Amino acid sequence: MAWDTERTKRLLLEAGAEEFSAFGLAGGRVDRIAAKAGVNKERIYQYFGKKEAFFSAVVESELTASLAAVELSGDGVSAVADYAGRRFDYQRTHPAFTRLLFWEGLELEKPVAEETRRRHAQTLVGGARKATGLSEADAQELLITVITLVDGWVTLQTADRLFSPPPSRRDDRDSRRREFIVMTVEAATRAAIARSDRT
Amino acid sequence: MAWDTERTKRLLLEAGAEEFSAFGLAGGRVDRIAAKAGVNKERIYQYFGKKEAFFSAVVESELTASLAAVELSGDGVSAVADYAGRRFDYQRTHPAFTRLLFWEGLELEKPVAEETRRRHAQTLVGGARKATGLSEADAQELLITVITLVDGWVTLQTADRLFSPPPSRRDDRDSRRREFIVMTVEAATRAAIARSDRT
DNA sequence: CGAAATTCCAACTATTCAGTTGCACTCGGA
DNA sequence: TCCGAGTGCAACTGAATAGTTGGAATTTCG
Repeated sequence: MAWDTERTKRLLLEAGAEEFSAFGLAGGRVDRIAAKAGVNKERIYQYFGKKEAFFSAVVESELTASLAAVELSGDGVSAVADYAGRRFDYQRTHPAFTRLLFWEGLELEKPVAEETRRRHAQTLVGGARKATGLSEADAQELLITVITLVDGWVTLQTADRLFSPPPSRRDDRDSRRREFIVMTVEAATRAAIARSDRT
Repeated sequence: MAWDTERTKRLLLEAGAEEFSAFGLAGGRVDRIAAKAGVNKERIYQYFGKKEAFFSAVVESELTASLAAVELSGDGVSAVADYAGRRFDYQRTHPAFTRLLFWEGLELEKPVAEETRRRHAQTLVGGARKATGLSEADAQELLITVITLVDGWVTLQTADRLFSPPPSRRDDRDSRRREFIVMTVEAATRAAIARSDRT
């Protein structure tokens, strides 16, 4: 049978995403990744270099997919709130990805794919300004707020359990949370606009 | 000279907080902690048990200090917003602690000191309800929102750098962020009240 | 004082794990 | 059909690293 090195790489990246998402860079085991992928671990070193470089490759690969998946468009306050809602949904269907982002933030000195992400951030800020008329600085703050609220949810679910005693049906909990976040983002957007109008 | 086992324990907990805050449970090194504390590592095992148990002890010790440091009191919308602001300040002066919380969320199955924290959460929810008149469910959501916004800041500063190109003076950046968070929390509180009034 | 218990440490062990090597197999081109 | 480059793997290596041990110094208490 012919070799399919692209498939091998894909299997490794997928297994890596799963492993690193669960255990992080320091806690993730190269042997386990190779086993999960059904591939010899030497392939990892051949294709991606050392463990940390492989980790970055995994993050970057997941990142590429996510940036394309959710965009900010439309006009008015609800454009930003909608973005928050859709980002929430993405995060819900790809929890592994969001965890990866947190590991990255905690374990890596420098962010992965810095330039690509900076450009993407610029696009988002542009979209938010167009939708709301906010200043650049305010639009930045607003988007950081959205990202924090939405992505923080994954990691802080532990904390959530301390607030709501009965771990009710996951879907119910999620949709309640989604609603509150969208409401918060909308309120924050209006407040920011009002504040900048006052000057 | 006389022995001072309490001091030894304290030194270990402090060194542990520093190490685990930087590298997490999987990445933290027992040898390094012992060296930092200037104590033999065998003491760790004698006093706290295995590495993971020691990690929990570290988190719990930091937690105890933090829960006492910031409380929610007063009346009206600004009581909640003030709480957010003060929690932000605490988090800024104790960044190691907040990072520990994230490591805990990512690396541990169950939260440390669950009962203590649950009680503390209940107190907070009570304070928020008293200040705002919100329902229990809404007060919970609101507080989760505050915690996410404030604590998420530590880990997502990496992401922040992608939004604001010049890494301007840290203090400026922080106070701008603080202001926006307080504004957001205030707006969210008002929105939640308005929403519940409508029914 | 002197025995028992406690604190402390240097050195040790056993294991785990990132990264490597040597070799066999497959492919594409000349 | 032969050669060189690329792919794949089992077994290996060397360095960390969590956890232990035996014994010396110190304290406590009869």
